[in-house]
Amino acid sequence: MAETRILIVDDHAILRAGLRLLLDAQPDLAVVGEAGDALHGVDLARALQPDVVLLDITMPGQGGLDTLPAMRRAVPHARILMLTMHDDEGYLRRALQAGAAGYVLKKAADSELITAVRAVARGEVYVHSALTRELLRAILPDAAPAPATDPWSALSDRERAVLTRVALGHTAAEVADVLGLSAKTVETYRARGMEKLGLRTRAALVRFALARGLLNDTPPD
Amino acid sequence: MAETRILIVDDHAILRAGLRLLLDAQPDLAVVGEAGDALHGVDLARALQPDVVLLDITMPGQGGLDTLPAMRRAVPHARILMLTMHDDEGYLRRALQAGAAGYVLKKAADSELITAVRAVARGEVYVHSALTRELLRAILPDAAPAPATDPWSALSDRERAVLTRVALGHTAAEVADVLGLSAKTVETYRARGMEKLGLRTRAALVRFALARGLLNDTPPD
DNA sequence: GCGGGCTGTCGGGAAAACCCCGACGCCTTA
DNA sequence: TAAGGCGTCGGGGTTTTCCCGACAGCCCGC
Repeated sequence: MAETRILIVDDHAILRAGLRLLLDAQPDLAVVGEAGDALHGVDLARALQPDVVLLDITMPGQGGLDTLPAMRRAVPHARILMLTMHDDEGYLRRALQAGAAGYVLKKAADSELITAVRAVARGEVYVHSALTRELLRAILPDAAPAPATDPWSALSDRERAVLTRVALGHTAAEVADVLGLSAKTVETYRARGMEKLGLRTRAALVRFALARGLLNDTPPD
Repeated sequence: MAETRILIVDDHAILRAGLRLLLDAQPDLAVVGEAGDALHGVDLARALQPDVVLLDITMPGQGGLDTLPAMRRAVPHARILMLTMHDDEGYLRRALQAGAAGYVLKKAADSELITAVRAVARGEVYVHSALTRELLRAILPDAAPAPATDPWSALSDRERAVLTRVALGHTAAEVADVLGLSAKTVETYRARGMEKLGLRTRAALVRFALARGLLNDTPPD
């Protein structure tokens, strides 16, 4: 079997160089390209049609998560391995849902990275060992009782809209204003939502929102 | 002249491996040790007495900036080169004030890193080119006014401690509790800090904090 | 088809938090 | 020594939250 052809997309040039040296030292692996940002990454992927794409989750401009769909369209047959600093189950879940083939922490050992590349190249799904438990919980739900889902998605639209804004520090009156509601109504959504999430203080709400990256996007209506 | 002996302190194993490969490929450079956190880094430095220490600024637990003094005591003759993702002049200034010999961004090219290592080994001070202007302003300040500083670093310690916690959604009473103060005092810090930052609402404070990534680390005391 | 749960919407009233103002002692710096 | 920054607190009025209750749709199952 031919070498596994790899494309690296990461904004840190030093890390890219390190990865290239590391991977090229393996007889079965070959780095065929590097990109420093998401846009060039997708272009290069389209041109090179690599077998595996190493994609950094956090990059200036468009992050890796947002790039995933475009990357899959550019190289439909490629396996995409997310490279990240975040050992966060929220990121993991979103990455896998978006079609990533694996998830490796930057703090992992180099041997683990090589293992991961080979695994996804074989068509397997690779997830950093410390996160495997989360993976199982996220993968099984179709068969097992599905209600153990993310409590966040169990909220109503209004509740989500209000909670993200409150987590961002907006006051009930402000939220009421942008949503065109009474402050009292907003209060009800906040209370119900926090109740459903089992959160008692605003600080807990903020932590919850941070952990899910809810504060990076524009809040939903 | 003998090889320059290098110690790498960074929590990302992959990056360490990459740096080692990169640097060991140079005939005049030799990586003599690696550490994944600050404490082991200082111990190793004491034992190995390297010529140059590559020190990551952001690490779990004790960060590189806080480690600098201990590192200098451990290896007084060594030159310490800060390695970081942050192209932030505040970090740069603090690093140089604390006695770092150089400051390189992780997004820099590998050739630049090698240049930087050789420069500091020769006794020079190396700063990433994009930050040189800032460096000059920081070094010259006695002559020229350097008021364009990051407003965040212009705050007092108490103000920073309080503001990050408030941005995390904690109430004044809660913050007062963990800091061992009166809620009124906490209120004063919050007000003064927000005044200095030109922020009027908590939401603006949260956005400010998010933009600076202040909500990812443990708040300072 | 009817009770019941979920959602969307609001209000009252007490409690808590916040905001503005002022104050005092301790330092450092000019 | 005067000035200004910092750390510390309180008073008092205003705002916001918090806890309770309310009511009208809607859909769902029995």
